[in-house]
Amino acid sequence: MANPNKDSSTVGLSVGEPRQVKRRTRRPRAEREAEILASARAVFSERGYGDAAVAEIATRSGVVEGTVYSYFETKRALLIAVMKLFFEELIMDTESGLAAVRGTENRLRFVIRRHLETFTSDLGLCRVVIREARPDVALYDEAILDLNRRYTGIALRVLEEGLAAGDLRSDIVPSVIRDLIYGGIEHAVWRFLFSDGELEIALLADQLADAVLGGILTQSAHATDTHQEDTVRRLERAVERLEAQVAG
Amino acid sequence: MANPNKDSSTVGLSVGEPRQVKRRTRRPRAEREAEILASARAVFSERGYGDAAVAEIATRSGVVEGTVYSYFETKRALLIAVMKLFFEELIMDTESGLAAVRGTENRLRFVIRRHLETFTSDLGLCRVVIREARPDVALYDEAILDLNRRYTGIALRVLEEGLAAGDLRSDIVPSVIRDLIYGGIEHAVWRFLFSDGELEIALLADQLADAVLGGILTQSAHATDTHQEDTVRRLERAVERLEAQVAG
DNA sequence: CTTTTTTATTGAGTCTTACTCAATAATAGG
DNA sequence: CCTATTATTGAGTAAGACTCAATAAAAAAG
Repeated sequence: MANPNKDSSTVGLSVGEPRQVKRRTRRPRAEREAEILASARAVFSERGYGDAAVAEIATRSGVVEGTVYSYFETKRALLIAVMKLFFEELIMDTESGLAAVRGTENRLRFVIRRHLETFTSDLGLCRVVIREARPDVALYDEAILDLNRRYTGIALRVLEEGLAAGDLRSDIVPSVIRDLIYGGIEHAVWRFLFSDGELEIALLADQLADAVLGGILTQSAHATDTHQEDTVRRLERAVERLEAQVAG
Repeated sequence: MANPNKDSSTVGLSVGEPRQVKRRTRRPRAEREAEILASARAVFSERGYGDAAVAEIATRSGVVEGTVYSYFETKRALLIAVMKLFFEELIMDTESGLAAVRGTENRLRFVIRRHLETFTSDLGLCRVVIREARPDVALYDEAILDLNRRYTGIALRVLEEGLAAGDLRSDIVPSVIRDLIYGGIEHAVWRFLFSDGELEIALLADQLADAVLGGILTQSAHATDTHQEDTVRRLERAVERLEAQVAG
């Protein structure tokens, strides 16, 4: 609070030594933590988890490596904290946007598009999340698992509601569809990363949504428009009766 | 050739020292390379790439760390070699199985199921592949990229053929569908890894295939209206007949 | 069979990086 | 203004990837 941004300068101690100075700045815990978190996010995003040096995160926050460890137990704990922030933001954002959209189909299209946008706009961090959020089945990363669950739970709820409303085929399994959606987006984005083509978010979102919603078979007749089929058949029968009468 | 498997034993040098012996075994390059590769595959599979120590791989192959580096430039090169073998096997296997299946729908179902089987039967290695096959856009891992492309190319070809044969809706984008399939499987498997439920491969394969093939909307109206078009036309024809009769 | 050449194998050593800890100094409380 | 607290430091440890000059097993030459 006193002097937040007085950067490194020299403090002449009575001793005449040319000793490079040690000016420490002591800051409110919350502020320093936020700074470290921000640096960590940047470094993880740029270099990936493995190649991110804690020393660099420290330097960028204007502290020394040891300091970082007084705020976060391990490098991994730091990563988890970064992810937590990221997901919290993302969940809030997606949910508030979704609240304004009506109809199962529109809501699904919204979720797909929104996820694609996030993915491409914060690619570096997304890459880290995806890479690191699936470690060994070791449970120490339950934190990440839970965040992921909460986030993908958004689409899951939309699917379940759509199912209840009768907008979706009654034989689908919501969690499987959710996996298709998020997994499909992930793969599609990666493909674009390596091909040199431009990533048209809106187009890709539509293509993915079309496929998931409508299927890919030419006659997705299956159980789909059974109802439609029935009604037409009734009409046909009516006409047939008419024909019979006229003929007779 | 002379004495391949004479294991470590003592060789009394004229000197009376109790020095622990150094018995080296020199083996044909190909054999030793295969041994190292096998150990590497095991260790990567058990520990993941990051936690796999080259020293352990060496020990399991009965050599010292430096030896590994005389066969493979880097740890990463070793990983790539392991993956290469894995993919080569997988591609051969999948393609030969696929050759016996007819019809776009069946062929797609086969690919999905086959991939799911691989995934669950060699989970450790698959985890590593997925984690490591997407590093920075750095091209030094072009090798892996290419392997992946070749493998997922199998499904892509099935989709393209189906499109050409008119079995699939003409407005789908094969590469997007491929991403849905592989991405969806990946996510679905992961979910099972963390939930304690049993993974029913056949069931999951069907659920995924049903969703991709048939879509999820109750009235998959969209391009499905080709079918609707047909039915309406039937009605029109019926009415036309009637009109003709009445007129006549 | 003996000597020479080749090269696979070794193990000691370097370097980087996550993580620890006792010492230090900036701040808060009295 | 002095004292107690604790944030911050920087030197140090440990583990693991990677190097390299020396060594000895095998092959080639005599």
